[in-house]
Amino acid sequence: MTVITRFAPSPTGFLHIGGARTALFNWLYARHHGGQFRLRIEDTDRARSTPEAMEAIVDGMQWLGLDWDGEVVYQSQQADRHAEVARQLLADGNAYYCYCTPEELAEMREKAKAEGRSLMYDGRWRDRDPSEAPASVDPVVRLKAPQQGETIIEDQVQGNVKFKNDQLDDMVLLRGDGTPTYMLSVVVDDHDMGISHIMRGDDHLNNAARQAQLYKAMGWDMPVFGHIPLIHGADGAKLSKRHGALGIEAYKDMGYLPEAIRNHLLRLGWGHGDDEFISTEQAIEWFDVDGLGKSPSRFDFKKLDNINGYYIRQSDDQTLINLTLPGLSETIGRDLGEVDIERLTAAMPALKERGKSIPELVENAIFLTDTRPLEMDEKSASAVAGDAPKLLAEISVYLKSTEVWDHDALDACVRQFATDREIKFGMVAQPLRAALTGRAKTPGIFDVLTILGKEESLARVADISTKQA
RNA sequence: GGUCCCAUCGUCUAGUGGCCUAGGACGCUGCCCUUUCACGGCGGAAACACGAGUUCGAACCUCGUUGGGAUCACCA
Repeated sequence: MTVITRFAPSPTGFLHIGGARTALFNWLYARHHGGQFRLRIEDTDRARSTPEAMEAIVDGMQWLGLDWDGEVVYQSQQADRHAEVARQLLADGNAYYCYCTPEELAEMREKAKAEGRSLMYDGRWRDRDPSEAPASVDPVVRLKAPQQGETIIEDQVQGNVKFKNDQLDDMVLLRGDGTPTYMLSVVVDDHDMGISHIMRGDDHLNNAARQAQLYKAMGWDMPVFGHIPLIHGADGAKLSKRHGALGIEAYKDMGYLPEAIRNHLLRLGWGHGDDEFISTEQAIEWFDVDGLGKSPSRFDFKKLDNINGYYIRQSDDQTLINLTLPGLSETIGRDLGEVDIERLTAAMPALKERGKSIPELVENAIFLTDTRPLEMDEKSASAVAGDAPKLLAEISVYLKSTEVWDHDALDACVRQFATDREIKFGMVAQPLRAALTGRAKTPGIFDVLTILGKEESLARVADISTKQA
């Protein structure tokens, strides 16, 4: 069987982290099995769908590197087909018109609640003669679902899940205005698109049973379901828009790399032995349902940071430079000049060893673009106090006479100075670092000297050494 | 409340009846490396929710309890 999966978000908001994981799993599953991965926008809810949200979803998918096969399907454009299916169901006696008013329905639920039953429609129009229909009500079309027996979902993740049919009411297929509901639309679209495997959040598990009844009524083959546990917020509750669920672009803005997000999401609800850092290629090779867990997981930013740091170290310098440039420019409030970019380029190999996110890279790169005289942070200020200026004046003599300005030569030079002066290496390195960068967190001192170049380095040192102690 | 799902360190997880005095990762923490910060290396604290049962033997199977979650729309 050819595997065809899909990701079917509703465009009522951004692409949030749970949706992104669902998309990733479906994408991985399709790629692993050499099948297709489709994207369908579920914009059945005309009122709540927005073009901005659709754009955000598409952008998010692209940023994550999840490419889909074929054209994007817009569910709303299939409305006629959905209605046609409803009419067929009606003609076959598998659906019926229901003339209940909203008030009646509300009353029904009140009563059910009071009696401790499920909040279900009681099927009062199921076998009622249409001649009794009130003229003032636009009827909805409901599925005539079986009332006896049970519906079993053979779920790839959850196993066999049984629902008693008397617990499932007759769901609305067509609204009073003739538009299809989600329940109808998903089933028809999944069928028409030939979707073979449906992987989605387990908040849809209950829906699956009712959808199964619809497949059955139409005589269609059922896709294979796989309901994956949800990602919860730090407090263990479902992630929702007002509950810590951020759009995927928020993660981008926070400086996370798509490969890091992918890796972290992959490990939420799926595992492959003790493997932690899993490349996308490996993920495609390994991903299958047997690695999926059944219990919900929580999103842990600390772990994401760690993973992101790993991928930053793995990234090539130019990519990182491109990502750092805009933030750096914004932070220092000016466009970057040629010299700035040269320095950033030279510094990136050292910078990326100690950054967990792009903003951190930016932060750590600021010293490169600072103009003299440098502002000192607290630690640096104390490092250049006291005898430091004198010491720096002496070391600058050594530095000045250095012919070759590279890491090894500078290393030898500064160590020679320390030896000559009979002081510990750290005693000279600390003031030097402070004078050169103004801060405590920096790349190695020889890297800093190399990156800044001889002229700038000596100038920065002179700013301190010539200051009256 | 009805229905459905879930339950191993704080978090993500490995574990599918003996290999478990429960492994890995993040985080926390001690030491080492070291010019700062990271990285890296070596250690440490930290979990099978509870109670029965099945079995020679249970984290793994069964039942119950407790706890958490999802869902019950003319939303998707």
